[in-house]
Amino acid sequence: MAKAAGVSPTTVSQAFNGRRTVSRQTLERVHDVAERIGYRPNAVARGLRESRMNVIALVLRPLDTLESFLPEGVDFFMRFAGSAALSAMEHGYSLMLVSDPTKPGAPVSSLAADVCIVTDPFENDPVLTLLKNQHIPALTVGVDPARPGVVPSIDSNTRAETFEVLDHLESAGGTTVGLALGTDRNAWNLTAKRAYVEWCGARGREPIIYENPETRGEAAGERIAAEAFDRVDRVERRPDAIYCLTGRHASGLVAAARSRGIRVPEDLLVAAGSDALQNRTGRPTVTAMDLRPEETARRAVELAVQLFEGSDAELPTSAPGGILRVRESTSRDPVRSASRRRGPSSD
Amino acid sequence: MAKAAGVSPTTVSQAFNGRRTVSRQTLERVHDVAERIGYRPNAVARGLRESRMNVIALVLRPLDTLESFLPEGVDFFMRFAGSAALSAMEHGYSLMLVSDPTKPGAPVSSLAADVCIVTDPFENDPVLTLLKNQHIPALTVGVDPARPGVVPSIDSNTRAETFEVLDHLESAGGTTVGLALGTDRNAWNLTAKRAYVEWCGARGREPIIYENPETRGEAAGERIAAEAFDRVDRVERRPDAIYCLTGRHASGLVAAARSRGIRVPEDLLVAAGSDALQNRTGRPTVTAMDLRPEETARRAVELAVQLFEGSDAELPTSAPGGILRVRESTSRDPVRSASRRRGPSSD
DNA sequence: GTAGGCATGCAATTCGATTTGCACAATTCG
DNA sequence: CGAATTGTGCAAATCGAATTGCATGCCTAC
Repeated sequence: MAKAAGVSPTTVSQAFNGRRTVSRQTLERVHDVAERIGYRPNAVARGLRESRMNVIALVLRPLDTLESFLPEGVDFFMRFAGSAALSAMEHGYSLMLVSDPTKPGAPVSSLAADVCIVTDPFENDPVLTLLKNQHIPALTVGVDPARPGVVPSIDSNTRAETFEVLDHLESAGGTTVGLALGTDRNAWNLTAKRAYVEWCGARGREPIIYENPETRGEAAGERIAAEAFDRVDRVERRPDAIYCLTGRHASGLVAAARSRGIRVPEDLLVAAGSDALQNRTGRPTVTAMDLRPEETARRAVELAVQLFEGSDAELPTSAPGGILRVRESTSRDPVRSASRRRGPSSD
Repeated sequence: MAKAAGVSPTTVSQAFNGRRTVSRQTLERVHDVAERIGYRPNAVARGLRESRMNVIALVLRPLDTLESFLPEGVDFFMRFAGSAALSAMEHGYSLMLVSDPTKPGAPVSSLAADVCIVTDPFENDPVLTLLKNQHIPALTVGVDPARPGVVPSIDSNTRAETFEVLDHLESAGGTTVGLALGTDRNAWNLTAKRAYVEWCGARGREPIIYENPETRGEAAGERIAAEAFDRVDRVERRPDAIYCLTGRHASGLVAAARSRGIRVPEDLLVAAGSDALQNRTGRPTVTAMDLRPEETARRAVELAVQLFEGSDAELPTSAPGGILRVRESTSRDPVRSASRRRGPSSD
């Protein structure tokens, strides 16, 4: 392109990349012409030649299973993606949001990245297998439950966080604590379930588990309530506290309990494993684990860059610890609960 | 790649793309081998040849001016980006979040997309000029104030929405209505300002405008309050209602007013032009214009795809109308306000 | 005065897939 | 039986930039 304007064909390349010496005069002219006609090297051609696009791909695994996009409910992933994009830019990369590349109709661009971040991989995730075959470096956020170590990963602290929430429910007055989770076989569900069973075992209690497909969304709350409170044959196993992994299950459950005359938090304590919008805005507000997606994303991007560029700095390989946001749904203490509900007229 | 495994060099291409007839036998073998070794055409090579990557770039213009990423305050853009990503996937594209390609250190990948969406362009936005020079089709969300029509765009309905908010403040009891906005010279600020001045003119009132750099974030609320309420020389121009374009200004202002003993909504009505998290969760909750970023993003992606693929269907060229979410900050009516504040114990 | 060293620019190759043009075979028709 | 048609596969060119090898010219040194 600039060769037509200037006089040299490949000297242009040298003028920019400076692998070899170019006379000052030539260099100046090349730069002048480039500036004048607004020359930019073709990113795709360069990418082909150099085998580097400066692109980080992000596969949001759980979104694949959600048929339609429910933005109010996927708080975590939007915060994650936004922070990842900013971090990528800081490192000189663009962030590309791609769909599951193993799906039949997936665009080829899904594999056009230098390195790929996969959040919440499934058990034996085929995406990881595909990426490995294509020799695209990959890392996961949350480990593949069946194959820890296939690729580097940022370990979510699901186990520890599960204990923290369960302990909190217990100390808030819960004696029969149930667990509600999704059916996707990913690290998030599987690890939490295992931790919960262990926690129950240590206390000599029988686990009470409610499983609902992720796709069901808030409607799952109704199912949970029905199973927990409508069946007379299980009255002795009726929970007085339920830990819902997803925020949407939690808010659905609160509504379903309410419609049955079950008060939260008086009759039922509810906590969520991921802090979503509804938890902060609903009535009552719902106690939730803030997983700090922004910081997690930042670490994932740094690891991705390292993986691709091959630096050898020591990087964190686990997510930052979650922070439990205690709200009204687990606060039976009338004083605190009242002060939290005070209106704007108080100064 | 598959040529080594099979027996043909370019027959592979034909077997997949079917431009020409291939014997069934050969076709089967090619497919078998491809399946076995997990062959995928190289996206970059194909992209170079075909001049199409199946990638849509998204430049979030306002993010460039924000030094650090403040996720709690950029609600709009994350919702926009998330929805755009999903829509892109539905059309067989990936969405790439890129930084301002005119910046010196910008990665080449910023220009590797087929088409580019620019949100809230600045006046005479250099990004649009660059894209035009590079012959990358582009569209904007919100029009370049100085050059309407340089590229196709999804028109934000800022003018109409500004009137709606101002009318609402007036009918809620505001008599002296001020406007707080940012200093970026983009369509959002400029259009709202013009509409506000016009609105005041129709009522024979003098405009009261507070301008603060976007980067200042919630701290801007303190500046607004200082200017509005601390200066004794302006006591006759003291506003009893302020329309803050950004949600962060609004929540900052509410806090700053409160610290001065000014009650919201009793002494001061506050509304925000973009619905952010803080508006829904703060005390009091803040009336805000929900700009429906998800639907806007969907339309932008559809227009982008059309622009690139050259179909000729008629598409909407304006954003869906915003919805005014009336909340406590503009509700002086004690009945409504009380019912909104009722706690969870009511059934 | 010639050999060696350095500066400088160009031609040709490479990246991997797609596409065009061409060659060879088999089949059909006059 | 020769010619036209169709089926089938390969060689070569293409996309745009980067890199390697080679050639030229100029200068210094022995």
